[in-house]
Amino acid sequence: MDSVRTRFAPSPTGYLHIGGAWTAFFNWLHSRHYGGRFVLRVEDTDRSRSTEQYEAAILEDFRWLGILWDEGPEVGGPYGPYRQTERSELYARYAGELEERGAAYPCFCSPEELEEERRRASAERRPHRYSGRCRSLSPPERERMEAEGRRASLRLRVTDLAEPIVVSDLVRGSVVFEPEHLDDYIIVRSDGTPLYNFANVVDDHLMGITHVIRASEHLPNTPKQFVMYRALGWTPPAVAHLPMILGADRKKLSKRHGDTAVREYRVQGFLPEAILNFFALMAWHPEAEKEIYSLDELVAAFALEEVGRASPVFDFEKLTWLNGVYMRRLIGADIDRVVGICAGVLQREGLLPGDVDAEQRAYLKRVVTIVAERLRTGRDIVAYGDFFFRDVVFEEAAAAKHLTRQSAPLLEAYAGALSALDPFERVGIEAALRGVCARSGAEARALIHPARVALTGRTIGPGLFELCEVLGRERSVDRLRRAALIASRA
RNA sequence: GCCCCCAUCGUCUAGGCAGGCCCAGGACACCGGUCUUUCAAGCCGGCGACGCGGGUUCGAAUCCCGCUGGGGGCACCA
Repeated sequence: MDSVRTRFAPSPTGYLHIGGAWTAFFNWLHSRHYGGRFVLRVEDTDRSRSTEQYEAAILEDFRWLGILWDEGPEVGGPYGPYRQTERSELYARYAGELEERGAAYPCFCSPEELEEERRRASAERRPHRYSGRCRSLSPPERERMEAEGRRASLRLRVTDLAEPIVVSDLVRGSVVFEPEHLDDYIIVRSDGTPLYNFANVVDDHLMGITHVIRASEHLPNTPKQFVMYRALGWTPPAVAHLPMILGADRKKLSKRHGDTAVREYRVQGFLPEAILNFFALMAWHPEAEKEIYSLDELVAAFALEEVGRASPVFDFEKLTWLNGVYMRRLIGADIDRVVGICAGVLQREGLLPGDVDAEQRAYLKRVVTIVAERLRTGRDIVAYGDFFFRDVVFEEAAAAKHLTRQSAPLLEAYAGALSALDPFERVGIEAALRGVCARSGAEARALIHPARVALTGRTIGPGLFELCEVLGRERSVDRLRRAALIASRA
């Protein structure tokens, strides 16, 4: 049996989208499961919307996710080039062949005329199909059109079809399309550039793609493409249409649903391994009562037949939870990676300079060490540890509740005790607090809570004594005194 | 308007192809409790679903039909 070859074919008109990444991942899993190859192909035939910047960004995002391609841009391969704008001769050759055989014909209708046809059909509540006006133009008629300066597009002749097109979809089963609903569609623009349904077929065939795994929005394209395969005398690949990922309103996931670019998740401090694990839980679930999977497990378990047909709603909360699971695992395994992620977040927030020196790096690492177990995403470092990197900003409710007049002398006494403490370490910091409370007959909590607010501005955060140690004597004492002053005026 | 797809807790899903092991299992979220200097994590417990109607069958979440609901597509975009 021929080796499995799958592909993902993004068009560089925006950043890599969650839905695209998910689709690509399933392609990748399928190829890996069978020891095949995964190809990346850039579909940039729409020159007006494609940019090199987006292409570069997409490749970068794939690399970040760890979805690496065996063939494609930047890595090459035996079936290149892998960018459609560099494959023009190929399309021209097959378009010419189709036209020569009469399987395709030039159409002189202008976009405006076609738009008018569609508008009328819509007004008369008829299905929108091409009228077939240029279908049987005689050679003299064609010459006349050309003399008028009209530039022809090329249409595939599909209306002759008698039997239905049956698509055997690996996830959906058999889907039947009746020929009367198909029409002659344009395969080459009047400027000579190929359209999706044409270039896609030519490339998939020439690149030896065995399995086309894509989103179900493409299902209606499949019969058109099957007609193309037939016209070219080629055997179509196996196809599988994945469901579409939906937003909370059950509409196709898009920008209006919030963060849909993979890049956004990177910026927020998500882990690629968590995202990939999460991907495996949409329209699939390898084992009934297990949520966490290694990549190897996913590769071993992947089976297109097990993929669901219903469209999942993107569950951001669950992704966040999963990321937290991976984050906590990382603390023991590779704390420096967590530090790096937090550094990125803090820099974007302007809490850390762009160039971090050795001393700042060491400090950051101590901070991360004591807050890490609370981080679900890198972004959480801001909520739990911003006060390490800037002056305290008091939360109004927290200050009102804990910086009371009774707490003022305790805070003041604690500041005094800490200023004399040496070494300035956790154990001594705690003992000092308990000592202050014992001497004034107060319970420890009567000082612990105000002290937390004094040092962090909030009621939540890492352990008080650890954070105090990391903050250092000077800042801790200053903050306690300042809070004592505020409390005394309460 | 036409074509196509889909349908289990609020959400992601297991189960459906081989009907009884499912008065439906797990996870997220939520709500209690526990631990605790706070939060988080952990642990214990709770809430919560087979869209509706017909069939087939001794028996249906599972098979069939209809309905309803949702989604996608109908470009010289991909």
